[in-house]
Amino acid sequence: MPQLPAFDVMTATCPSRTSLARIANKWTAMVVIALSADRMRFRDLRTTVDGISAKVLTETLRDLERDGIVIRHVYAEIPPRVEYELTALGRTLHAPLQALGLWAEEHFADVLAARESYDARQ
Amino acid sequence: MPQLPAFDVMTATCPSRTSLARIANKWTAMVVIALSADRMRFRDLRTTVDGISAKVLTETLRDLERDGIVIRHVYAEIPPRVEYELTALGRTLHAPLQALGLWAEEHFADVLAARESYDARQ
DNA sequence: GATGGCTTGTTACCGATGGTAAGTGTAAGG
DNA sequence: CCTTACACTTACCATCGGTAACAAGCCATC
Repeated sequence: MPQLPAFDVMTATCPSRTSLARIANKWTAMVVIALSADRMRFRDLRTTVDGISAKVLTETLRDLERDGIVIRHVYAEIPPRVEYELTALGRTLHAPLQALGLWAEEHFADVLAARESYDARQ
Repeated sequence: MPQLPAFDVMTATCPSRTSLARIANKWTAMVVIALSADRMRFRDLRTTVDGISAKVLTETLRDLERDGIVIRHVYAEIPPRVEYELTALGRTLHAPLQALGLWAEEHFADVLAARESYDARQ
């Protein structure tokens, strides 16, 4: 009953690969994880996604908006207020990206140990 | 009973973020997905992960080896034979990355529609 | 009325990364 | 002795990620 995937990311010319390239990205992952809790304004995203620059956050959000993963709510106020929210499509992305983030947190000790061992061998 | 994560990828200085940066990458995702089926030699990986260059594949595999996700088996033969295999740690990465690939394949039609709608608005 | 602050960006710039194309080394086969 | 096979290297260029400074518009303060 689940439709078979009509696309194959392993094929270079398959358009689904452009989609994979966008979501397989650390900034995308962190922004989507942050927004899955609640809609947020630009400034709050900058503090939640620690270390992201205004430029990169703007670009990431524009790309996610273009791909239908995020909606942008602009309020005509002074100072300006812009809120970002996951779409229904964006919410389907939460579980996979959250899993990636959790993997990084849970397995980093192993990764670190492997790195030290590797570097010692070289 | 599950240990609480001692690391937080949302913190810029947290070392787990370097780990997230590595796995949240399209080439990493495709190589791990390819290797999850079976161990493979370099040349077969190049054809399975369609479109990857020798240089990028070499770098990706070196990084994955350093992080303990892949093991490299070198056979002293002519012409050379090198096989790559997921470690136990690498196999724990399969499910999250496979989920990402499936998302890209299953939702690309939505992404494409959103893109066309966005571009028409601008 | 000039100054500075608030917020959401934009611009200029530069170093790092991703990507292509060609070359390297070794030994068997013709 | 020239080609082929394989797993890389190297040189080189384009694109991306990242920093720092500035723009716009109104308010409050000095």
